[in-house]
Amino acid sequence: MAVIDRKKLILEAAAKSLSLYGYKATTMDQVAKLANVGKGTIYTFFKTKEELFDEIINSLIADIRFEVEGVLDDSASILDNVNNVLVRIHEIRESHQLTIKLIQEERDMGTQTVVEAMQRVEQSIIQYMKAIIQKAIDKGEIKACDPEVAAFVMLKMYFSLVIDWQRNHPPLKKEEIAKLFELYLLKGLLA
Amino acid sequence: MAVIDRKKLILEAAAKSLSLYGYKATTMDQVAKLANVGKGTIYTFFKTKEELFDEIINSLIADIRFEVEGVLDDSASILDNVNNVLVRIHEIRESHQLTIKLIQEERDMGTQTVVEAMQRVEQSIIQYMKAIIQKAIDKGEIKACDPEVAAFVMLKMYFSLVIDWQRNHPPLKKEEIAKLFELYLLKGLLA
DNA sequence: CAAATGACCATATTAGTATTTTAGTCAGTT
DNA sequence: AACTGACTAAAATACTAATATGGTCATTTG
Repeated sequence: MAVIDRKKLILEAAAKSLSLYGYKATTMDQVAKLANVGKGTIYTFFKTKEELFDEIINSLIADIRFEVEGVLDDSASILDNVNNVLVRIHEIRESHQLTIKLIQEERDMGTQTVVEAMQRVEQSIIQYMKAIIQKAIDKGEIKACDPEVAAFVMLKMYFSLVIDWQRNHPPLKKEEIAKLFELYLLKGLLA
Repeated sequence: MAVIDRKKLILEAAAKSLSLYGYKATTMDQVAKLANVGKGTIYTFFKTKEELFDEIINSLIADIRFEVEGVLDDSASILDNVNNVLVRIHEIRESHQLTIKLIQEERDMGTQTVVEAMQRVEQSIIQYMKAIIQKAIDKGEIKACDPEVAAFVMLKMYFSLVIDWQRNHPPLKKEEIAKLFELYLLKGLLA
């Protein structure tokens, strides 16, 4: 179309700057310049810097959801589905430029807005997983349980294993983690 | 005895100061004054502030081990033992003045020395739990598995449930957490 | 005249620096 | 020989001047 979509330009510019510099180091002047737009224009679409940021996080959440849906397979077992979802999310965390930058900023500077945003992302991931688990319960594949707690436990356990474990040990291979999931969460330890 | 045990005085003073003010805000002058000792004397027993601190962390680790051994019961099930141990450790985290202060400093200021110390404490807890789990494996109570990974998973899961879960939900009761442990780790989710 | 702009402002952040504090030493005292 | 506390170099902090930033709004533009 002939009319330039300024809102889109702004969102793209902001996303780019956030990916490169993080939240704190992204200024509204910077975004305006990158988007070839007057700074005031940004404020016709977004009330504050935080609102602009939140909209980009919404896109990120949508992207992740899209990726997650891509690896879901209704005919696969719950173990495979959960595992594939978690592996995919972990891959995104490690390859997606924006995610990398935000995790870094959260860890190194503890920027409040970023901490909150990452918690929102985590919450949304738990919600997808909750739905997956609910389906498995409905199918009778696993026992009845609170699907949200189950999703929470799985996510925490997965990231403990791939991230925290490495602090003092050689990293676990993907298949090892899958085995551990099967043992601890599905089969149980009881002899 | 007639001769004053200056090393003990110093350790007590340092422990007190650490409990009250944390690592950063505890100064060697402060410790010397509290211990009624010249500052130089401290350095006849401890090479650096960090070495003094490390010795106090060693005591903390020993205290925790003592507490843990107090709740262990050879005739109880592995589930009960693990649960009791984790509950006891959590109680210590919430009631022991030094622990409270250090967790706070780790979270709020990220003092490097404190972060490392807390990791050492965590590692030592994992080691006790590893031994408990190994015993259960030997007794044939649970399946053969890497006891260190099992200990790690249990600790992470427990603290996720009592600490992280509360960020977005009402806290889980002790019995609920015990039930969750039983379900996820021992029985497994499989229908 | 609606949409867009950028100079402008109050506030927040940073850089630069003076001041204080602190870990660790060591000459002197007990 | 054991202990001390004044001392020092280095680090942390407090203070201040300079800059940068989020957000506004009178003016311009298409």
